[in-house]
Order: sequence, then C-alpha cells, then structure tokens
Amino acid sequence: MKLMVLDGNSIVNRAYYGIRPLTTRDGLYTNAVYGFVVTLQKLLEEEQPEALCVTFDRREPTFRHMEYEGYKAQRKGMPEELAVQMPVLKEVLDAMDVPRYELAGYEADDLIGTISRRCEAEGWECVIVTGDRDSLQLITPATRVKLVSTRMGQTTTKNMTEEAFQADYGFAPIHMIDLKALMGDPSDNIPGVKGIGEKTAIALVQMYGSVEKLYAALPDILMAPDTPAKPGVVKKLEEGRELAELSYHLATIITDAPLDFSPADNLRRPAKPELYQVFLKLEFAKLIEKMGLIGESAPAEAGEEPAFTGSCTSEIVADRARMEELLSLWRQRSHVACLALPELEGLCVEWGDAEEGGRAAVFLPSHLDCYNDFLRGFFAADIKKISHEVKDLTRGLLSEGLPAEGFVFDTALAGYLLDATAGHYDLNRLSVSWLGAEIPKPSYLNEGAFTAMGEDPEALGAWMSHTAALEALYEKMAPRLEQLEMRELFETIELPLCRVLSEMELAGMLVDAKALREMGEVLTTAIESLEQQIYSYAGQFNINSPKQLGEVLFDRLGLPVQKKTKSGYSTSAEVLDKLRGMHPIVEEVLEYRQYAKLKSTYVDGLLKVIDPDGRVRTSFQMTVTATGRLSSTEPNLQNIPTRTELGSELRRMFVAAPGKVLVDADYSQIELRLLAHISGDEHMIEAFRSGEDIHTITASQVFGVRPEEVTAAMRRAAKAVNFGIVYGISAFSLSQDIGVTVAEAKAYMEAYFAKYEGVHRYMEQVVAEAKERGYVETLFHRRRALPEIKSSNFNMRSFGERVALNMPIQGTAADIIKLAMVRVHRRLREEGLEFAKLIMQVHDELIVECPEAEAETVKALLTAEMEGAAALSVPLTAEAHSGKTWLEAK
DNA sequence: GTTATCACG
DNA sequence: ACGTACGTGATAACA
Repeated sequence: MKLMVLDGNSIVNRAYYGIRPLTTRDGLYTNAVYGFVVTLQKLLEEEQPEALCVTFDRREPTFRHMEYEGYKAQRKGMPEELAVQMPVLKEVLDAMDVPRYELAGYEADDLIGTISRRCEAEGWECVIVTGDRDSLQLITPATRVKLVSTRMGQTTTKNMTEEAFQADYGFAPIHMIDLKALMGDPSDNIPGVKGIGEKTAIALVQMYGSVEKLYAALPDILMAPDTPAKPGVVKKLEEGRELAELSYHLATIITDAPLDFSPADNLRRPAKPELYQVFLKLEFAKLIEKMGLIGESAPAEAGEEPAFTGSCTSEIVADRARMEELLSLWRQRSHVACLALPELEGLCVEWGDAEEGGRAAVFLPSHLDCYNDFLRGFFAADIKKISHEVKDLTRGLLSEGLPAEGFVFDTALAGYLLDATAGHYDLNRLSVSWLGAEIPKPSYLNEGAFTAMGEDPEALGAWMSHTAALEALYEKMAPRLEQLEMRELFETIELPLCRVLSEMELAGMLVDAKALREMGEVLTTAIESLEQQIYSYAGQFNINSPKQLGEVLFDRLGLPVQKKTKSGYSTSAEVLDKLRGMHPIVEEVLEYRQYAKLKSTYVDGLLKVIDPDGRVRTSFQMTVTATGRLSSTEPNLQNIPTRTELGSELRRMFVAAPGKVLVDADYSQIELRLLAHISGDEHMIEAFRSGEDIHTITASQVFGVRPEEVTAAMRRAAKAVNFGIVYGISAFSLSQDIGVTVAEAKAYMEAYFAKYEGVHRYMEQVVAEAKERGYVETLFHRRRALPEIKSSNFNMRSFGERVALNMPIQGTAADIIKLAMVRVHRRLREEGLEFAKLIMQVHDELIVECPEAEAETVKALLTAEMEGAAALSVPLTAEAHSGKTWLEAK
C-alpha cells in the first residue's frame, strides 16, 4: 500500500511562481490553485497511490524555531495574490475529499515526517511530494521524496530514493541534517556555521559522516590526510560549535508530532459533487473536461432561471410556408442568434423574449426542400444575426455562392476583445466564464450524428442550448464592450474584417509549383553534399538532432561551449556564429541548417498544401495574439523568408495569375511613427516630419554629429535602440544585440533619452498607468490585461513592464492596418475593380492581386487607403510596388 | 506532448 | 541581486 503526502505550502508556492497570473472574470487570482490541481493530477497519474493527503503550515512560530533566539517571526510574508488563494485551495481539496493536516506549532515538514514514520510503522510505502530539499532527510527504504519544480507552466519531478540521494550527495539521507547544521539555510532560519558553504559542508559530511563525529575528530583533524578541513575551516568550526549544535537541532524534522493520523484514513475517495461548482466558479473549464466532472447544467440559484435551459419552444421546420413565415418574423427583430452545423448541414436559429411569451428556437435540416432558399433569405442583410466565429461561417457561405450579410455580433470575437490573453473562446468556455455554467454537451453532438436530430427532441434541445448560450453571452458582452469603449473597434474594424478575411482565405495565393519543386531539387543536392562533408569530420550522425550535433561539436571536436540549454549544449545559430573559424564544420552546419529549413518548412511544407487550382489558402486567426495582430496558419504565409538572398528566392514562387500582377504596399516605420505620436515627443515628431531616414537622424542626434557624418555603425546602433525602445529595452539586451559592452549600451540609451525626453516620459507613464489600472490599451481602445505587472516576482513583473511599453504600439499598428484592410476592400468594390482582390496581410504589408492594366490604379488606391486609415501627428506613409511575383512587387 | 531551432513583422 | 526585448507558427527530434 502506498500513501502520497504533499507539502501543500511548498507545492502551492511553486505553482504560484511558475505559472503566469490568471484571474477569473471578477478578478479572483487562480494561478496557484490551478497549478496545484494540475500538479496533483499529474502526480496521481504517475504514482497511483492508494492513499493521499496534504499538509499545510500554520503561519506562526513553531516549536522547533522558538527555542532559537535569533529566530525572528519574519517568515517571508506571502504575497497578497497568493494569500487570497489559500482558502480557495483548501476549499478545492475539501471538495476533492482529500484530507489535509495542519497543526499549531508544527511545520508542514514535521507533519510530513510524522506521517511518513506512521506509514512505515504500519507497513505502508510513503511518497513525499515537495519542492524543498529539507525533507530529503526523511528518505528510507520505505519512504521516497519526489522533488517537483514548476517552470513556465510545466511541472517536472525528480524521484529521490536512498540510492538517488547517495549518488547526488555521497552520504546517507539522514545526514542531510548534518549538512544543514553546517551550511545553514537562510530560508528556514537555520544559521549554520559562519563561513561554511555548501561545498565545504558536503565534503565534511562525506568525510566524517556527522557533525558529532566531525567535532570529535576536530582536535587532531589537521593531521588527517586529504581532509577538506583546512586551517581556516577548522577555526570557523571551532568558533561555530554552538551554532552547529543548535542548527542540528533546528534542522531535525520532528517525526512524532501529536497528530491524529492513520494511513488508512486517507484512502482515496471520489471527489464530492461540489467540486464541479467550485471549478465552475474558478473558471477551470479545461479541468472540468479533463477530469470528466459532471454536474448540474446550470447554477441552481433560487428564483433564477438558468441561463439556457429555460422555457424555450423548439421546432423543426418542415415546409416552405413555415420558413417564409419565420423569415419575415425575423426581419422585424433587432437580432436573432444562429449557429450552423459543419458544412452547413443544418442551421439553428433562436429568438424571442419574455414579452412574446418566451424564447423560441428552430432547426432547419439541410434535407429540407427549400433549404437553399432559406439560406439565401436568412443570410441577407435585412436579418440581423449574432453568431460565433463569423469569419468561418462567412467563408462557408461565400464558398457556396450564398450571401453573408447582416452579422451584428460575434461572441468569439467579443470574448477575444474582452480578454485577449484567455487563449480559447469556444462557446463552452465563454459560458463558463461569463455565465457560470457549462453548455450541456451530449456525446452525440461530438460525432456529428445530426441525422438523429429530426427525430430526437432531446438532441434538438441540447443543440438549442448552444444558441441560447449565444444569446445570453451577447446580453452580457455587448454592454461590457460599450463600457470599455470597444464598440467602435468591434463594429468598424473587427466585424467588417470577418468578411474581408474570409474572401482573402478563399482567394489564396498562386504558387509556381514547378519552380518550387526545382528549387527543392537544388536544395536537396546542396544538403546532401554538405551532409557528406560534415560526416567527413565527425562520422555519421543526425545533424538535425541538436543533441547529437552538440555531442559532435563539443564532446568529440572539443569546441568551446558558449551556452547551455535545459537539456544540454545550445547549438543555435547565435552560438555557431561565435565558433566560426574554429573548425570548418561550423560554417557547413550553419549552411546545412539554412538549406534544411528552407527545404522542410517552405519547399516541402508549401508543396503539401497547394490546392488543385495551384493556389495556397492560409487561415487567418483573429483571436490568437495578445496585441491584436492577426496570425496565419496552415500554411503560415506571414513568415515566408525575406532576410537572406537565398530565402527571398521563395518569394519568387508566389506569383500573380496570368494577366494579373501583385501589388504590394507596406507602411514605412509604422511602429516608430506611433511611438512618436503616442509619446508626443517633439524631436521624434520633427524627425518624421522632415522625411529623412529616421535611424540616421536618431544617430545624428544621439551621437551629436551632422546627419551626413553618421557612419554605418552609428546608424546600426541607433536602429537597434529604436527597436529596443519599442520592445521595452534593457541595456544588457541592447549590448547583446549590437555587440558592445553593457556600459556602452547604457550610454547610448542615456543619450537617446536625453534627446527624446518625451519618449522617456511616455515609457515611465505607460508603466505607471498599467500598474494602476492593471491593463494597457491602444489608440482604438483595444485592451490587454496585465496582471503580471503587479507580480512580486521580479521576472514576471519586468515582463509586464515591457509588455506595457510594447502593446499599445504594436496593437495600435495592428488596429490601423486592420482598418486599412476594411477600407481597401470597400474602395475596391466602390471603384468597380471587381477583379482586384486583397489576398495577403503581413502585419505592415498588404498584397492585392489585380489585372495588369489596373496596377497603377490599385497602387494609388492602396497607398491612399493605408495612409488615410489614421490621422497622426506624424505622416503615416505607405509605399506600393507591383510585379509578377511577390519578390518583384516588394 | 514538449523542446530547440528558426522563419517573419 | 535578480536575468535579459515584443508578437507569432512550423518542423524535427525525442521522451
């Protein structure tokens, strides 16, 4: 039989510091609780113990420490954001029916020690889970310690058995006490012997076995051969004898605390039903799903009608007459809610309110005779619809030649605007966070068994609950968007963009597959020949494996290690660059990497996704980035190479259709211009108004020379500083980037801030404001919550500060180009350029494919609409070029 | 499924 | 003293 005991405080601390701050919609911090539960689930999976319990500290002095005068009751106070989660965690554990133990006057360690000994006494195996190494002294043949660490949301564990401990430390676990007695532990208020550090202490314990034996040997210790006790150490030991003995006492974990405990009382029990409600409250939708929890479909609060299981008539439309009747009814309404089945295999519509005698919902199956007429009528502009993921629905409709007008709300898009870092916006999760309840989701909805819908009223009801959730979400979200001043952003940018993007996705880009294949062959030849050369130095191995490559470079060939990663040597391009010239293999590996990347990701990757008509069609994601940018997937067309000559050859593979050209227009320095505008810095505004090269002007101002005296190196440095500012710079990173000392980098920054005082003021102000409000926003009020900025963790807080600097700039640029896309799309229609189509966006760049004869018109149109998308205190400029290929048009 | 690497703005 | 720039996505290796 096996019992697993968790050091509650230790695990929750590690979860808190290892996971980015998360809050529920009303601001309850949940990251530590979440991390704790995830860790617990993982441990249960790994260990499958028969029994389980958790121990906690009481926040008061304990017996072990009270006897030590030097002890100050200053156990580092928990940060507030963690403290508020402790009662919540206990509530979760109670709901999971996991016993927890705390005892006044005893630390968690003492309880764990006591528990492990009781287990042993009753013939149980004990697994202690903690992040602290203190408990290692408790290891015995029957008791093992699992050390956990949580970094960046990932939990890793290390099993410490007697053997593993012996291998790490070179002595038996029980002498951990002796080790601590000598070296001390500031975090646990154990003084140790002054001047004895970890290295010396380990050596001493290895040699002498214990503190007692060490002091017994002390008088003639200097005679002993190979002793780690050098004269200085001996002196320190002599002076520190009392502290060593006291520390020994302090470091000894109590194993006989008066705890009412028997392993058999802790047998695992199923979670209580309350757990479901607790998780709902914490908005742990993913965990509910993963743990297979089921509960009431809506909160059972007295007098409150559940959000989407309330009275609602449902009906399956069976004939044309009824359909016509409904369409004209819906035309009178402010809006109706609709959801389509995959492939438009049916449509569910819901509307109504109390005044009209409740809500009503209908389902239109695709086998209905008049189904197509229905879709045509329903998706016309005169019926106002709210839906979920409008871009995808629009694309589906347009691809069938159907209209796709009149969308007035998208719950996924609204969910994203209201919390851009949530990551997921499926209807169920939105319902959990906004409505406090899950949507009933019977299994038959998963498998697409919709054919049963017509005959099964229960199935229909379940499906209706989705449209009901849609409506309920709309009621909550629309006022919130208004309140946060995002209605305009939503209605004039995001919603109209759905149509623009869906058309772009449908249009796709034409790829010259033949040329691409030829390029692939050239690359293959080059790769094979490089492979042979690389093998000639080091024998055969997999060059693509960073692990094997690292072994070859640093073990076999003995090149100097520059940098390590978690799992071994770093072999990144940055590292290899420093090794250039030390061995011919280095440059060949670099070249190999470049070719292999181009071949696998771009040549082979693209060939795989070319549609029968020769075009590739990306998907634009509207709800992914934290700043408001779009992203592009399957394939990603926003990272086609451009920086190297060979890579940019790939852009030659993206071509215009016969008789057409590509017109490519990009904003010039949009982010820096926005920095100038937002900060209001006079000098930077003036610099942009002058129309000269911004990096050169910056260099001339920072280095105090005339513009014509600016050298290439000066301009490069100025450019790096300009970019760095936008990213939330530090002198260290800047120095790494441009290869100067930290002091020099710091001097550049100081000169920069001296000249651009307004920028400096802005940087301080935006961070201060973010701290006060807990969020940052763009000129168009797009918002990003920033709980990190209040974190007590230095790294996390610094990250928050950098984001506070960057998001308003990157995000405003994203707003502007999105608006430009809507404007360009509209103008192309208005001008009757029906063969000209917007087909790509790459953050500050738009591509239109149009008939050759329209190239100049489109160039002018693109520049005008892009430049006119925002009025700033500096000129907003865009440049357009045209050509038969993307490379030529750039 | 995670990690290292590298492509883009 | 801390640890080191913002935002993405795809691939291959490896556990």
